[in-house]
Amino acid sequence: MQARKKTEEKRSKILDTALSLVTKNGLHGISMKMIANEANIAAGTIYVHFTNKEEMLASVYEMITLQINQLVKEHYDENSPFKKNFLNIWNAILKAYLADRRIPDFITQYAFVEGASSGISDMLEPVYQLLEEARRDQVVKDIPIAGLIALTHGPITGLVRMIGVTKGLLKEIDVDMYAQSCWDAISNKED
Amino acid sequence: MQARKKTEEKRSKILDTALSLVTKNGLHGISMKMIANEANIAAGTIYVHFTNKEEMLASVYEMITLQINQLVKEHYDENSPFKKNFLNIWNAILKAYLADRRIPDFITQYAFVEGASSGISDMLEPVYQLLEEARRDQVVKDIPIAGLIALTHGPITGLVRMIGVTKGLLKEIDVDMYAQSCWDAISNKED
Amino acid sequence: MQARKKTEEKRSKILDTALSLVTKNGLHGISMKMIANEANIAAGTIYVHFTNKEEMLASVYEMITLQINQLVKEHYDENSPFKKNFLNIWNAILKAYLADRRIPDFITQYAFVEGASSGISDMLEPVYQLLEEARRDQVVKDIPIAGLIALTHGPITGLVRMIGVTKGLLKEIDVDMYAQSCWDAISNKED
Amino acid sequence: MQARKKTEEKRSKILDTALSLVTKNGLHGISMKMIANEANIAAGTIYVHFTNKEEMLASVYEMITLQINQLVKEHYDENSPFKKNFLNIWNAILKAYLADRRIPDFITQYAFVEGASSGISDMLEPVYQLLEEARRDQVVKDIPIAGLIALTHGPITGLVRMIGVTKGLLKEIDVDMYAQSCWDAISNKED
DNA sequence: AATGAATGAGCATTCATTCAT
DNA sequence: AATGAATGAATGCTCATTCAT
Repeated sequence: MQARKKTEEKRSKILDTALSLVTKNGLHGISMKMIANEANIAAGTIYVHFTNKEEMLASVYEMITLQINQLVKEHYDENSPFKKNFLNIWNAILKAYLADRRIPDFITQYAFVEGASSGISDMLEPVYQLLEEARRDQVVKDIPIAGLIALTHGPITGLVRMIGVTKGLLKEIDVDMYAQSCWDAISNKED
Repeated sequence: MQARKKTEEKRSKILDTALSLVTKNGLHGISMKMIANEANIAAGTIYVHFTNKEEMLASVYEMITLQINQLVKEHYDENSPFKKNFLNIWNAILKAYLADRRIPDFITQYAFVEGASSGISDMLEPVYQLLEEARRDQVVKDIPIAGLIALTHGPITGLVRMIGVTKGLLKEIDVDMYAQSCWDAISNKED
Repeated sequence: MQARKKTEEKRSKILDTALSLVTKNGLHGISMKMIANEANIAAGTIYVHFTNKEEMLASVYEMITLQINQLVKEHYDENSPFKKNFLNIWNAILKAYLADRRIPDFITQYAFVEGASSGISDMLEPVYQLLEEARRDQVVKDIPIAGLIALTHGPITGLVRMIGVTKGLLKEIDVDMYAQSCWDAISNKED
Repeated sequence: MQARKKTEEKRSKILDTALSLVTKNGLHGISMKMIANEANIAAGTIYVHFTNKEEMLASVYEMITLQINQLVKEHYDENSPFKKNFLNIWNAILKAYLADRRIPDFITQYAFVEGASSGISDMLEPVYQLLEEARRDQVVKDIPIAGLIALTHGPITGLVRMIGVTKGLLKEIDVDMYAQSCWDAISNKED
């Protein structure tokens, strides 16, 4: 049990180090050696926990996905109207991205890895059903779900990236405004 | 003259081959050798036309930037209201992206290259002034220009990416709807 | 412990192989691949022991320097007069050079490496003080130490080189004579 | 005739440029392209005047050799005693080396080129006979000519090199002293 | 489980040389 | 004679992965 815990901790340490380095140096700017050094372990040790680099990066992605899935669940209230849920969830995601920019950075880059899924689909899987329902109720436009996701998630990563370039772009108060704008993009006028 | 033209052609051929391969294998999944093979030239020849890989990729980006800049210019009519210009331009960009997916793919990836600008700023530079004006006239929301760009360009790349995953997402008719949705995201309600 | 020793042995093997190849092909006529092949290791292995070619060559030089420093120390007797020490040391160096021609060959070539010191200064550092003293005592001519070194070490490398061209130039007995001649070059007549 | 002269000039320009660059960057630190750039000609043009790099460098060496040969001839007076001739010639060579350090630098490096002769032998060929005679007359020690050359030319290149390291080592007046010291190294005591 | 030396394929880049103009 | 684009072999170096300890 103790051993089991230690192993889990090392695995997490590797994933976290990898995430940090991908953000700093780009998905392909990192080597197993770099990760090992940064995590204060031997290069060979990574292969005790992961079969290869590809699987390790997929695990990083999986870790992030679970995190966002959790976030969505936490901000969903089945008794609230869709719009309120949407704004709450979008707000939470944007805040999470801003708090840990490694997340959106990794997602955007990982989307280009051969064989990886869209990068966003998995992560926002829990939202699909909600959107489906909202579309059926004509609360949002009659656009394929993937399109609705693109219209609302696209701006989020875009915004985070912009911040790196245009300092002071986002003041605390703005987060709501951007969530609202995303809503405006997909909501039916008669909302 | 003939030689001059031949030289220019070879340079273009290299850039075009690089663009295709970046899209297929990712920005870091390509080697100079691969480009040379694909372009049917010797590896060393690339260095006759570019000082190194970095400069060559920057040239690809520059080529694309000029293309989009041109597109924007062509679809702007100073006598039309801002909304109409916005919809025309967005429509044109989205269509261009769909016609040559290598463009948005390259842009998104190149944005992560060390030292490169946001990737979108350069390309949409001509739009900045238009947006500035529209904001002053309260036609669009009081959000920093970079934010307006994020809200409207973010979905475009998002959409194109989604297509790779969700086939048949975009029918001809939809383009207008997405441009309209982007507009909804930034326009003032009283529009 | 066993592993440690093996590592040290491999490092030495690389340095020795490099020294031999530099002598045979010139400082710039060798490649890392050549060294690896000759040492029966993989090319990449060299980089396990040295950060790059430059550092590896500097290590070869350092190895030689230590060897000569040691030689000087062994042939110096503080109770003997300067002339006797000089002849003994010069004799020893010349013999060492003749026994392993790779040493003077490497030194001469390494002196031209960017950023390397004169190549001789480091090696004969222990002799500087002795010469300084001898000059003060007017045992040798009033010439800057570096000049005295040039007058006495210059011929040594010259001699060794000549041997490659003019076979049979040096019989056992001659060594003393050349040491004596070097002494004649710097000693005060009234010696 | 005019064309012939122009050709000869270009050939000289190439050799001179090569000599300068070898001194600055080392024998192997230069490329044909560098030489061409520095000489303001096209890379291919060098091959109009020389069959390849090797032959071109041999031509640089030949040029220097002729220069030194000439110098020796000019400072030899058949009516003067050997010692006087020796001092004059050595003085002249040392001064020439100091005036144009490219000469000793090139010679020392070229001596290590595969297949090149000792580097010094050719150059001092005219002195061999003089030394032979002097040895027969017991004016100098009974040492093989090559040894005598080593004892007297070795210090010269050594001195020139030292100057790069120890500034101010050589004042005008010193040249005579070093020539004298070289003489002391080879002359018979009863001189 | 952990180590880190060893591997060798692969990479970006250089360079002497060729040759069509 | 002169040019300079093109070549492709060779170089120094990196890196994911293996394996004996």
